[in-house]
Amino acid sequence: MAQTKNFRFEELLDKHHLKKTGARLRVLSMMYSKNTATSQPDLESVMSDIDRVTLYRILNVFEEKGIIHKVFDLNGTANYAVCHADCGENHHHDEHLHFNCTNCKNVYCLDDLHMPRLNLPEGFKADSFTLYASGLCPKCSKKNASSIN
Amino acid sequence: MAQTKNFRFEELLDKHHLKKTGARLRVLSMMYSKNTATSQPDLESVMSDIDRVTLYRILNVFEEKGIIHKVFDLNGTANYAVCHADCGENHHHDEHLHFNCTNCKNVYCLDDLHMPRLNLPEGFKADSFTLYASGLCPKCSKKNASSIN
DNA sequence: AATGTAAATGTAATTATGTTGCATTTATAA
DNA sequence: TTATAAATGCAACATAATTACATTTACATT
Repeated sequence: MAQTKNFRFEELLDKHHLKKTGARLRVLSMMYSKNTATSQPDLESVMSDIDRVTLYRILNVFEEKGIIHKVFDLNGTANYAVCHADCGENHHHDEHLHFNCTNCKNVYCLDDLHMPRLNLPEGFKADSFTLYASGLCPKCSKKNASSIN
Repeated sequence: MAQTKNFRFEELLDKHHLKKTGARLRVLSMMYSKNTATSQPDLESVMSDIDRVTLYRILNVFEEKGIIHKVFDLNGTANYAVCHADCGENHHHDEHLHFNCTNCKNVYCLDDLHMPRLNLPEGFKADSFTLYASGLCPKCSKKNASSIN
């Protein structure tokens, strides 16, 4: 039930020495309730009573603490998603596939799909990889199959 | 020599039925002279005599025609690079590695490094992939090795 | 329970980024 | 040479993000 879930988020904030404010809890519960990333514009319109600047600051600390990670979609728009992997303070393990649906514009973080090792040209020293793909997500590819608009 | 190179760019514009204007030729010669992508802010400051709007429009037609492609760096900033592969009108083959150096901020398009095939979860239908990596480029990793700042 | 304080939020202003409409100029085909 | 479609410049607008500072609030400590 709702209390249990909220308690979980309060614990999370505690763990990172962040104060448990209404705005932060709402952002957390929104992001954890979806299996897709949340775009900055979306977040703003849903949480329109919270000041834009406050939202930016919440997103920034959450990112610093390793609670969420930022990913840019095909249009360069910032999207935020919860980190499922072992992301720590200023240390993101964001090495999964970001799938951008060209129809519904949703960004999916496919965590189970890990990066294959590949050898870079001489001299390049990579410390992180991210893979992007675009196309149709399950919902939209099903929709298109039945009725080609 | 310069004339020969310029002729090459004029040919390119001709091929795509674009008028040979000074601004376009300058953008082309700048982008072709580098092995890294050019950020939108960089382009603006170098070509400060050309109107911002004109630059946006030049970049857009070049992208539509498949002459250049757009890539967002780690900060979500737009970067543009010439297409070496077989990009056609509204049809980009951008499936190579984009390496973002965390030190000099340069974005390298490593064309020779192609995407490994990978199987997506049920339902996802991808039509394009892009791989991002961040770390140190050859120049910066050499620099860091000699003098750790 | 009251309260002091650092942390968090709100407000206003500023900068960067990108777009649109329209007037003017220019490359080029005829 | 000239007509004209394309390209550019200019002004205004829209959105995204940051900074400085005033106000409020969570919460540790008494």
